[in-house]
Amino acid sequence: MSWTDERIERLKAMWNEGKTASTIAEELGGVSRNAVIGKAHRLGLDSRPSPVKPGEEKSAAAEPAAAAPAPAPVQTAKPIAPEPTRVRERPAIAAALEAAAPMPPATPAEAAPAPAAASAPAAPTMQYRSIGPGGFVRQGPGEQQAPIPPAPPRRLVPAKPSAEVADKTSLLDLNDRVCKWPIGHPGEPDFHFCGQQANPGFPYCVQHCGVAYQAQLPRRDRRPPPPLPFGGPRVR
DNA sequence: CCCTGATTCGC
DNA sequence: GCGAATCAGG
Repeated sequence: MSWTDERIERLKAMWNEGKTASTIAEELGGVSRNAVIGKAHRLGLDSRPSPVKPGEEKSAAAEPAAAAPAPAPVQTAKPIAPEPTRVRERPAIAAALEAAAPMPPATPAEAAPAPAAASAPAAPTMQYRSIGPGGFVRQGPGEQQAPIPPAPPRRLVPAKPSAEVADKTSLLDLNDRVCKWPIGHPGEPDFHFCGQQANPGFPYCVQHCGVAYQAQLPRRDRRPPPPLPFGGPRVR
């Protein structure tokens, strides 16, 4: 498996959400945890709180150190708060949410506001929304849907071009500017892709990014994932 | 043991 | 560039 642009974008998004390398590897499929970590580092993604201190190595590091005791002003920086569990959300986002400032759209230029017009019953009650790394609005915990949208192939017979699909976004219409969110199932006559303008840097439009990249819930509040309609992502 | 991410290094 | 092997902390 190679690192296509889309796979790299998915890696970035999941990494920024605090997913573990193992999880990311499993979701991407075809790569190991190590591959994910290696790629993340090569991409220059933010480091995570590592269990291994970069301070000293096992090798005695026979630092001469004799000269200049270097009264290093003892770095008191304690970057990682005593959070026993994993990082679930980026602190900046959490802080923003807690601040509860009405927060006008901080995103510059209101990326792709157009597609939102037709939908969104405009919740009358003020709600705090979690903003994803690409500026999309995450779904709240209450409205999260089971993460099963990309349906697996059901048959190998490709859909024949027909009037039904004439104006839909087909596989051949995909490029990095359109939303690749699948509608329906591969093989079915009306299977197509969302086709909206993609959120820059993501494979999906703003709406579908909100579905694809959801804030993680604490484990205990997490519903066990619904049974997958097929064997599951595990390749072994 | 399990998990985690970081680093190294041969390919 | 890639990722298995290895390391080390929790």
